[in-house]
Amino acid sequence: MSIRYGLLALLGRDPMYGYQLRTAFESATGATWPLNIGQVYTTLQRLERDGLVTSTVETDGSGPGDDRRRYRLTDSGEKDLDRWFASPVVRQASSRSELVIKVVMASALPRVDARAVIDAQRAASMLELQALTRAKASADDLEAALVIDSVIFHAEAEIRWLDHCEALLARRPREEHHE
Amino acid sequence: MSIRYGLLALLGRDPMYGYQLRTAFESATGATWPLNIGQVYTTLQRLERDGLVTSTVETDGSGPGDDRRRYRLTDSGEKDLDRWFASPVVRQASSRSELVIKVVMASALPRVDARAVIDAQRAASMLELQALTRAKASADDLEAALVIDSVIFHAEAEIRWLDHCEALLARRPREEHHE
DNA sequence: CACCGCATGTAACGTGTTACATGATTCA
DNA sequence: TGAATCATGTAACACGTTACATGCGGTG
Repeated sequence: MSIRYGLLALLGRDPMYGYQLRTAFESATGATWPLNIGQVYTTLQRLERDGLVTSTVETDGSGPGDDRRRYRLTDSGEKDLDRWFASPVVRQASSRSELVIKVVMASALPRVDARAVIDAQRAASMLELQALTRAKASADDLEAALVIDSVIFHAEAEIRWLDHCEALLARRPREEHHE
Repeated sequence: MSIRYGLLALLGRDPMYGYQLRTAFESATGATWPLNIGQVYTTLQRLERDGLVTSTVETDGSGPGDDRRRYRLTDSGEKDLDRWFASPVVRQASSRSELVIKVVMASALPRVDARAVIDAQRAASMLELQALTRAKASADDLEAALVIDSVIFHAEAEIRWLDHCEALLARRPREEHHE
């Protein structure tokens, strides 16, 4: 869903072709989230199938990568885009956190040391946080910085949650491990 | 990946059949993340194909849902599970946040009011936070509470990020909207 | 009898990933 | 000449969702 509407939004600014869309997407998000070019094309095919964009082939014999297919929004696509902007993003059930599952399962399995799992994750997350801080320093525009900030905020939330887990699990009596 | 290893971990406690696994998974995560039963079976098929579990059919003529297929970990599956617990979860590029993309795209599109997008999302997220707080009060065990806490922490991070965005975007000069 | 719970699956589809394949041009 | 960039795609696969289908047994 994110790519679909991301591409739609970019096309709302300017008609573009697939290859340009990848560049534009990565530039808009400050290269924090690389975008696979194959997915751009398949997503564009679906968008065209659904009537949200149309494409025209432009074969002017100038430069490399000649046969370009330029995509533009349809009226229906514009409406859909506006609806997307107007509606809030819902946290999906599909966004089950692998970390949360890991910690919960670790705390329920006697043979696994939940404390070690939490400590290992915190170490990794703190390293990631340092890398993010460095990346943010070299972000060259506001949007790029905002994307990195979002990842930072969630990494911090993750670390706080790990601390929280460790505190609560340490306080738990030994017998509860099985049930 | 989360379901795959979630099921593997549950099988690490006890051999079980598919239907039981769903119940056990939802119970372990406090019903915060409902699990589709169809996915359980397809995931089990893949796990068996990959040699991480084996299954035996048990057709004792007792009760409803007779022909049960009980899954248990193989040695290979146990090793894989231990590896999973020992290695930290990495934040994937695939976890592009739809919200972040929406806000960034809104701030880059002149015809969209980024402020309105942010405000709408914050209102929705705060409502969700209230619902989560209520849900947490009725969580009946520690693991269930931890799962909800994780969602709460991330919802709070999201709201903080929205505030952060609004502050930075308000400060930005008008001309930057196009480039 | 009709519905619910137990138990197993399949099919179709959307989204995302990696990898492969094609062709032209530009630059070292 | 060979590698990088521009430009387009396809194929295979993993994971997730919804919906459909089957069959038994107990309960209202």
